[in-house]
Amino acid sequence: MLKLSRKTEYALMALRHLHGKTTEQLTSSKEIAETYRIPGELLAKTLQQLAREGIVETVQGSHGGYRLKADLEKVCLADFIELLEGPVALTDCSIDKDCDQLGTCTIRTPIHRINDTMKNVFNNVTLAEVMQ
Amino acid sequence: MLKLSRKTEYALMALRHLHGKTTEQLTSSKEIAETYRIPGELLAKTLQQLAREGIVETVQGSHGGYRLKADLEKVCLADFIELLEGPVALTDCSIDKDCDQLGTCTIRTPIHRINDTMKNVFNNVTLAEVMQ
DNA sequence: GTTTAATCCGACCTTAGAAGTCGTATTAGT
DNA sequence: ACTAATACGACTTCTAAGGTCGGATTAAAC
Repeated sequence: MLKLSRKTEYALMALRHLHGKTTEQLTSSKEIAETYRIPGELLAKTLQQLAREGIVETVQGSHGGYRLKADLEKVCLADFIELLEGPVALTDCSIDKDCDQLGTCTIRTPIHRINDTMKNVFNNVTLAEVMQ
Repeated sequence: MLKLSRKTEYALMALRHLHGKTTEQLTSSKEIAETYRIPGELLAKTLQQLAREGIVETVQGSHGGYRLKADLEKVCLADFIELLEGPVALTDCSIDKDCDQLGTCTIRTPIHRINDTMKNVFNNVTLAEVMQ
């Protein structure tokens, strides 16, 4: 439980791969997929998503590929996960959604407290640190 | 993402409910389910599981029900979640460590570090604190 | 200008696990 | 005996994750 999705794992591995190259150098989605035995299509879509969000940069056409764009020191893991998976929260009511227990729930306050603590863990880790 | 299962949420609400009663007093699964609009059968099974694990105590037969058994100061949230949902870990390789990327994975070490930090959050919260 | 190798992207399929339901047995107080 | 509770396995339903496919676009190389 409380697992990261594979998409996030793959994304981190891809970033780590790009991180090992020069800022100019391009890497194809295929190269990464084969290196780590990741399903190619899935990784491709994930990289496209990261491109849309400005984490990586994309060059189309033959000999195209991806390279890092964002400064990994400045992106925290919490934002990265949220960008790929949506809000990080222990419960739906930590976001905004109402639940059937709205009126009667007795554990909301303590759960929110723990939720904040947990989010802080992810807020205080930068992607750069995950690359180490 | 990183959500608790409903089962865990229901279990916490149930504990909170029992926590408000005297140590002798019994409460039926039905009473709890109706109070918080939780699916009865599901809660019942969850309480049975908690009984097997020694968190609550059970009395069968007419006018039976559940009451607290464990000292909530002495059970941490991590153990509680694991007892209901299985191991708490950001990735599978934090547990049994067999994944397709075994040989090639480059993010295992940093992920394990973060995993430990996260688990500490849950290790350092007792159920008693969640009841407040 | 055709071929080739890459990104792009939506639509679809598959599967696993969560969530919930049902039926039946057992237990014990009245 | 009747009733109201737990006990528990088997089953169904639903959802989201994970993965696949097909076709479009882009640009370098030949």
